[in-house]
Amino acid sequence: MSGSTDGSARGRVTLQHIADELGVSTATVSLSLRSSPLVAAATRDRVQAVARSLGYVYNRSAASLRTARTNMIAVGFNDIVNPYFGELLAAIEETLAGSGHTVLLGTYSDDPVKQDRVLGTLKEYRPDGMIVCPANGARAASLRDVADAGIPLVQVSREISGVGLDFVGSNDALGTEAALDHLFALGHRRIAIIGGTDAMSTGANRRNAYRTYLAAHGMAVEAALMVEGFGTRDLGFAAVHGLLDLTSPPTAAVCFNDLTAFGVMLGLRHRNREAGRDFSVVGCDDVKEAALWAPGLTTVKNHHADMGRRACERLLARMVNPALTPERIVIEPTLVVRGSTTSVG
Amino acid sequence: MSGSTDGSARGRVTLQHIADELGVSTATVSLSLRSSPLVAAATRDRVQAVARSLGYVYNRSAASLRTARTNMIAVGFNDIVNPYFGELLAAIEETLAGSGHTVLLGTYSDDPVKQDRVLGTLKEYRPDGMIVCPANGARAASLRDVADAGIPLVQVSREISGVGLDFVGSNDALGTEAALDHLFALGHRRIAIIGGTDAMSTGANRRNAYRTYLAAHGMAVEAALMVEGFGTRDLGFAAVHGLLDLTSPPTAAVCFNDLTAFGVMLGLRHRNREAGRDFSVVGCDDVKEAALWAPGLTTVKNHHADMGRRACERLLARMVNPALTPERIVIEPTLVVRGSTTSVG
DNA sequence: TTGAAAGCGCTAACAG
DNA sequence: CTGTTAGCGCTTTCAA
Repeated sequence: MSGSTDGSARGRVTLQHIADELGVSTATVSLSLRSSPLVAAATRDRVQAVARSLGYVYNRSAASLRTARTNMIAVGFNDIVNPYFGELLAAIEETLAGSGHTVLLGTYSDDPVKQDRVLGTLKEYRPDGMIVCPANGARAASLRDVADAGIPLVQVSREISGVGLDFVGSNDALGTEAALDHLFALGHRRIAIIGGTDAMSTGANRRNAYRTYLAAHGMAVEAALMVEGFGTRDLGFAAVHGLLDLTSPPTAAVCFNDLTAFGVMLGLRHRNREAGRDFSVVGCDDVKEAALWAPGLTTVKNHHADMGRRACERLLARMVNPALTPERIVIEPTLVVRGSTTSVG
Repeated sequence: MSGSTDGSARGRVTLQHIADELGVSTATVSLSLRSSPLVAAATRDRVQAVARSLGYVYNRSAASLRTARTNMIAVGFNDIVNPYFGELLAAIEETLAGSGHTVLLGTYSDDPVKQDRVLGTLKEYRPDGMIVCPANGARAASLRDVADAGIPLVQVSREISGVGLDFVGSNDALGTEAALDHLFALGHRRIAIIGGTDAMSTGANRRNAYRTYLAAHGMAVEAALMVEGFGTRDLGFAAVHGLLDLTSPPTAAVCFNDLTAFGVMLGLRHRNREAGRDFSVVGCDDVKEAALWAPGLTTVKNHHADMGRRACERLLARMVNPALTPERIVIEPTLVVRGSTTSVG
């Protein structure tokens, strides 16, 4: 090809060019390209044909300026390497694709300052809505800023208390209770809780549920058995060592998430102990890998794909009707028992 | 607060409002907000203060229309649940955040038709650049369409042969050879290859390297030992059964990726065999979980975080200078030996 | 150092 | 059924 059309087509074909080519107005072109019934079928076809031949590419920025809609949904997460969030993001992206929305992604590694910066940037793209999992220690004002700028927002997985915004997540306390019930029934009376902090809803909810449960079942709540921190493999790995070194070590642990539980299982092996034989460990999330480890990980299933879907649905509903009263949509978790838990030796 | 400013601030504050408030022009406001040296410091400060108090939010769509830059980079992947791509995406997102770019995400599940649709949509957002891992069976025209629309594009991980666009990926053949060398040295003479298709570069490269290696080392290339398919756990799991049922079953397998290898290890266990004892398995990618399985997975490390970073760097370079000659940036993989391989029994 | 004016590419009244 | 016109919010000459 001598590239004659290509040359002019380098991302620079506009409605005007098509209009000129056909001797019609840009309005007609605009309507034709969207297959509006207002325009004659013959005209529509001619316009579409010329658009194609000219290599026309619709310019959403321009349209957005006019319509005040971008068809983008911003997603703010701490971390997408954690498969829990990876899978959650995948569910969201897929659901939104179904309604013609594209995901704009930002991450902030559980750093509230970075979160504010990232959300601020995302906001400037004027997404039609935003799905956010708040950072550890994030303040209500950070999310309110977004909502006050007129962007529908739903919190997913974690929430900021009193922020007055939609939330779709899991019943953390119930999950922790189910895990503790399971261990209690297996005879465990010294149970650690590893991971989570009181500065994120999921951490606070689970740690409080733990405290309450222990008290209600006549077990003392010992600081040494409550290992605070982010839900990483490293935390789990390191925590095991400390716990096993206690004068009176625990026989089981509930973990903030599956990643932490995997770290615990590795730490155990490192000390010549095996989960499900010498020690019981319960995870949380039920990521794909949980079923596949040896032994399989007993874990609290958060139904996170469902959570992602429901967050999208809620957001779309709020986009249609911004006056909706904020709602807390809480999904019941399920305990999945596998090989990593056993009766106390 | 009685919300008087909030009411008008609902995402509707523009430069004009700030200008009116101060009796200056929008030009001055625009310059002030970007801290241009052209404007007096005192003016600048007053403008910025008013902008803040009015709850002004910069409108990137409007700016983009004017500047023809969006500061968005589109990323097109098949699947982000596979931790390999999740980690790759994380590396890309992080790198781009450093240069002030935000990621626009699209996925297409290895479906070339869906890929075309998704890339078409992404294109309309006029991202400043695009990073794409082509779908299985994707044609050159799909990516050329994007590039011809004037959007700088780099292929990552997989490439379409002859498309004449940048590519950042791994030396697939070398990785496969390293895996086979390792198995050969352990005495294996019947080696399967599981996963990958000839319709994606990574699959074709590895399968060809396998064919060549076997021929060069006096082993017959048997169709039954070459299990074609996408790199899923399910494929690995299913393939093992078929392979073990052969009259003369293999003693080892190289897998398309770690996920497939995990599936193989599970399938083995299902047949009362253990990887690293009764059968040897080599993965590819070295995702985080690979080191943590029991036994640890011997795998070909693709350095995918590095790959993501380099893809971004190449893209940024091309954005600065679109005339750059397309380049193939090939990263040397490393074999990581762990417990899933052993000498032939 | 600041303002006026034009225009990026599109859509939405409104008129015809 | 199609054209005219105005304008979304910003940046960028060019003048003053």
